[in-house]
Amino acid sequence: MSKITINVVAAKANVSKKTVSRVLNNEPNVSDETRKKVTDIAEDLGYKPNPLARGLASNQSFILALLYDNPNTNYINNIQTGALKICQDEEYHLLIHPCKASSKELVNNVAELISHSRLDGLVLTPPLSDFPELINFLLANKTPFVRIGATENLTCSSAVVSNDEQTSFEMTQYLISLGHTAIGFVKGHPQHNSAAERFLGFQRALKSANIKIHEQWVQQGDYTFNSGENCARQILTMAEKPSAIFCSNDYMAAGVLKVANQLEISVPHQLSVTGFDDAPISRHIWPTISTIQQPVEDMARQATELLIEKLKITDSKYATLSLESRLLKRESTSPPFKGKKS
Amino acid sequence: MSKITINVVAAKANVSKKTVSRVLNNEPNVSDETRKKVTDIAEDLGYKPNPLARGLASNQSFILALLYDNPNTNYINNIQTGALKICQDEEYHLLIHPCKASSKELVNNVAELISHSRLDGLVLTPPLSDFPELINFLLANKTPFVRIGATENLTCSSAVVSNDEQTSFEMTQYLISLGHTAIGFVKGHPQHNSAAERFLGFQRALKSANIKIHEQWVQQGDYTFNSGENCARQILTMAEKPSAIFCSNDYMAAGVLKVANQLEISVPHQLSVTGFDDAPISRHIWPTISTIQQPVEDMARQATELLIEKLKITDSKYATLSLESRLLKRESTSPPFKGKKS
DNA sequence: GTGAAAGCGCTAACAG
DNA sequence: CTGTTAGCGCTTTCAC
Repeated sequence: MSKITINVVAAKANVSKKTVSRVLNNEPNVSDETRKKVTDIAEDLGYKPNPLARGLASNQSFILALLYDNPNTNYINNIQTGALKICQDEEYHLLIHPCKASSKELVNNVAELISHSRLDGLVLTPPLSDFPELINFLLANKTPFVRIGATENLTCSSAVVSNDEQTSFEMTQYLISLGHTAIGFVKGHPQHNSAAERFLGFQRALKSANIKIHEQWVQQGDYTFNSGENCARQILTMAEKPSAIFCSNDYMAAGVLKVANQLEISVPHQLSVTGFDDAPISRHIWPTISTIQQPVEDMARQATELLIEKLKITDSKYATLSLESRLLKRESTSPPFKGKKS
Repeated sequence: MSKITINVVAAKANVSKKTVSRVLNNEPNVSDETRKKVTDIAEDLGYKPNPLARGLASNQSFILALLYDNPNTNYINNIQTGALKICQDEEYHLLIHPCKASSKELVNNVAELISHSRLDGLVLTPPLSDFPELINFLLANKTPFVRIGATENLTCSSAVVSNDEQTSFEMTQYLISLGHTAIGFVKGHPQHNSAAERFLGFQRALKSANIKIHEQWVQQGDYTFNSGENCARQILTMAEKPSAIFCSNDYMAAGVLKVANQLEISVPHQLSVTGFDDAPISRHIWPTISTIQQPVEDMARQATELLIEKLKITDSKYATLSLESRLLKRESTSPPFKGKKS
């Protein structure tokens, strides 16, 4: 039976339970000899400290929560996987907590979660990473947290970011290098700061190549497939069309592809399309979509690591880690087509 | 500060803490008057029972885990959402635990999880729901669990199932009703019992319509997009081709669509294609895929409910709930084309 | 270096 | 219907 408590380990080892506790928690002031003896006996007995008792006594729960409001299940899955890996290593529990950024109740809802679950810390994902009300509440409440993909206020917590502006700049440069000058843009969800960043990078690349933005070719999407379709219908039914469309994510790019197909505009011959995120659909659809791959799982891993570190060492400094993305050139991009459809 | 413990509630209410405890847990033997007084005061103070203390004292953790080994992130997301809803209502925590069904370590890994996290119960999803080693271990270990989409041994635990055999039968009937008699089939992952069920329903429908199965048109996939492509390449390069292909899920159907496009076989004019699961890609790809929609979130909700019920009432009976699926007719299916391509 | 005592916040098992 | 006494398994505090 799993009635192996610290007491039985202590008894078998002929030491006090405090000593066992010290060994378990890697505290100093235990002789190497004692430490080894206790370790061995604990191992032998298959002793597992009871997290509840531990938590009750030390006023911790060893529970973290992952907050998200994101319909991109693939992204969330990667985030979860990354966070989970560290949690398992560090013997933390991870609670997942989908929530609604648009809800007025968001802060209350999170407050409720924190107090009910006695959370030790939070991992925030976009767009929650940049929600002032939430951030301010957590700061005021002194709840430790770490942010993934944050763009603002980078000194108030640890964060792991991906520099979408720069990546977007490079993607745009790639299109320009192919020879495109008439480039449309489908914006992402206005609540996501990544959407703004991606647009900024796009603008900067055009400017530095001395290409003027054609405002009508810039449409507001919201990261969904449907919004991609709608924007594409706007752009591709104009008399003057761009030769390329930069979409702020792959779902929207897929929507653009669908509309292009309906309008019998051949991709990439008559129209180049790019996405962002390397979602599965970018590989499954045809033509496959040129896109940006971000180390999402890694970002979550490192973020969670930063959080736990902060939990262990209260006075550690906040860190901001920036991870590199990769440009994946696939079938949806080519030099612009001159002349008639072949 | 959240130093509001049961003691302060008891003091304010002028009762013993045991009475407060009784009220909190809805135990009998408290006068309505006392109950109301305690409830009000607790509310006033914003008192939240400490789950750790509660767990330690009552030898429960109020933690459930959701086990899965499934690359379909949309499915997993729905399952999570459903399970989470009940957990929040019932004040349970939900741990997510991706694992590898193929690993020899699976049982050890789960055993480790159970003992480390002091789990109260488990929610199993396919293909884990039908893993004898795992089931036997949990049974032997007396760990409560519930299964989603189980097909075997339905009396050893509660389960929520979806009768894929029947649904698959109906989908096949639909194809037959359109006039198809030359129907191919792409099987799902051999480790998933759903794959076998879906094939059985297909076979039964053909048999009852007196249509012989053309063995070469039956290919073994594994629920991935790539496997769909491979199977399609087999089937669609034969001299004699079917006029319809039933794919055991939407990803494989999407793969088939891609290959059909490459081979310039027009869907649905020259080939009807059906999927299963109503994955997002079935709506995003063109033509949109006729498929089966299962109430996945609901299944998870009800399963979790059954588990928690069992936890509360130890001697409650095991239940098996069967939920209905829906056939969604979309663009990828039509009567078979007679004559030349238009 | 080690241990004894106290207590985290709650529920169990009884007694009244 | 209500209260008392223990004690869950661990960490904390402080003494040795």
